[in-house]
Amino acid sequence: MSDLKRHPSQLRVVPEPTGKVTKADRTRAVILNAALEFIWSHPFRELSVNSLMASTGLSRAAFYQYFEDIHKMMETLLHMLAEEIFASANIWLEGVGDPVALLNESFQGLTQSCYQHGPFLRAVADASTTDERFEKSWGQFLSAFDDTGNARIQADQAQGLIATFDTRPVIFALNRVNAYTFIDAFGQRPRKQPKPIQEALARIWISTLYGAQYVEKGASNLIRK
Amino acid sequence: MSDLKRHPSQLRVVPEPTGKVTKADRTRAVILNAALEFIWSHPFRELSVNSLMASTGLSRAAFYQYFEDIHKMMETLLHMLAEEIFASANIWLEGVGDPVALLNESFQGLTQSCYQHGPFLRAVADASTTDERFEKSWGQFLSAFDDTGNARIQADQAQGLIATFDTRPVIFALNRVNAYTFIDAFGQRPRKQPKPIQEALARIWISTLYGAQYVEKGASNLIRK
DNA sequence: CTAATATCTGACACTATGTCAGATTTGAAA
DNA sequence: TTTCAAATCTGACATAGTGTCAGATATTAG
Repeated sequence: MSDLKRHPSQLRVVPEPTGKVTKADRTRAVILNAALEFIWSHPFRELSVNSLMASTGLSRAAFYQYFEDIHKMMETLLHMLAEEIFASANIWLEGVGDPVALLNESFQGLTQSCYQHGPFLRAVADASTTDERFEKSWGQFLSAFDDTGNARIQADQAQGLIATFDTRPVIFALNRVNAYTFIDAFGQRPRKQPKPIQEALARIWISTLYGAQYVEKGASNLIRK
Repeated sequence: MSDLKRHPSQLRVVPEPTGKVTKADRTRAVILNAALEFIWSHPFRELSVNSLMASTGLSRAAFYQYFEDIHKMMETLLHMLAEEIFASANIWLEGVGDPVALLNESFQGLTQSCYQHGPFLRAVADASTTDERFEKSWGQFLSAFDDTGNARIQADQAQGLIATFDTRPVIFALNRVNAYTFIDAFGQRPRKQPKPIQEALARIWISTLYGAQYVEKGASNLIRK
């Protein structure tokens, strides 16, 4: 336990750095990290409480002290990923200034995060089909982008930056292209190269929203470091 | 058995109309139809050999006379759906004439098929994450569109109809937007309205490939009946 | 009608889940 | 350092699903 190697997905759970760290905090982190490690090299369908706890040295029953079931555990992990992803998305969603530049910057961070955590992102998506409650969580995660994206498009339409059309189904589709392109491209190793994917997605969004003339291959170079 | 009501998904399996119809042919069809019926109103995760065979009146063991497991059965059903979908897609993929008109016509049929069979399409996608072999089949189904779509784009680029860019990742993303927008929009009832989804997808494809000036709301009216 | 064949079934071995009473470990107060 | 109540962990059980097989039953060609 003392010399755990860095987790390849870069996502790690550490017990709250503030306040007293109980045994339970440490055990919980051990389980979550074992899950991340497992998911990095196995599909979600092979993750059982059995296989997971075997890799921790604890008994299977101990798992249920911490999580109601595997999907409740995935929910915890989804929240971690969601925070990181929202941060990148918000650059465009809530930024001010040239929207095309903001979009390019968003996609830069989004692509990096999704590439970094590809297999884990995929595991979350896979998990969403096998449990009713978690399906709802995943749906809410996706639809959060629909709502904020819709607001952004309508604001840009009001300013005359985007043509007038029925925004809801368009942002719905644009969000799905991102989610599932990332999942399919980065969800299993060997992952596809991130740059061409990023450029393709940026091309699609920019062409659809602002017009093809704003698609610039070198756009990402204009962004601060 | 004699007065089976029409299946709501419109997809039905009937024993080969040509040649002798054995008991096995009929039983096989009974099982497949029970699966379609089940899937129309339940998520794939609730489809077990248990629940399926209970609804046929046959024993659970009988299932294994016809299919290796649930995913092999889904494979059979996927092939039926794939045929119908390829037919619509080929209008654009292999048609000659105004590509924007062809694309609109493709999307008309594609949207109709996916709306019609929405819950079933979703079941197939869900099933793809829970079995290694079936995951491969679903992947091949999707990537077939990548290959033929790629050829089509490159042909249009050669004619100067589409700007020059790295085609592979763009068609990859465009195919995912269709697949997963249809699945999310039509996969669970109440399904979203098909028309706005069709128009949104057409807008995205046309803007990305041919330019926003070709996006025409009334385009689908130009198509023969 | 009959017998050979096709189809179907009950019962078994296996794997996984979630729960609980009781065993063990932890760590704060003495 | 010792103590002991609370925190944590475990083995064993009940339940549910899978895939297989020997043998029972139904079908159909002759």
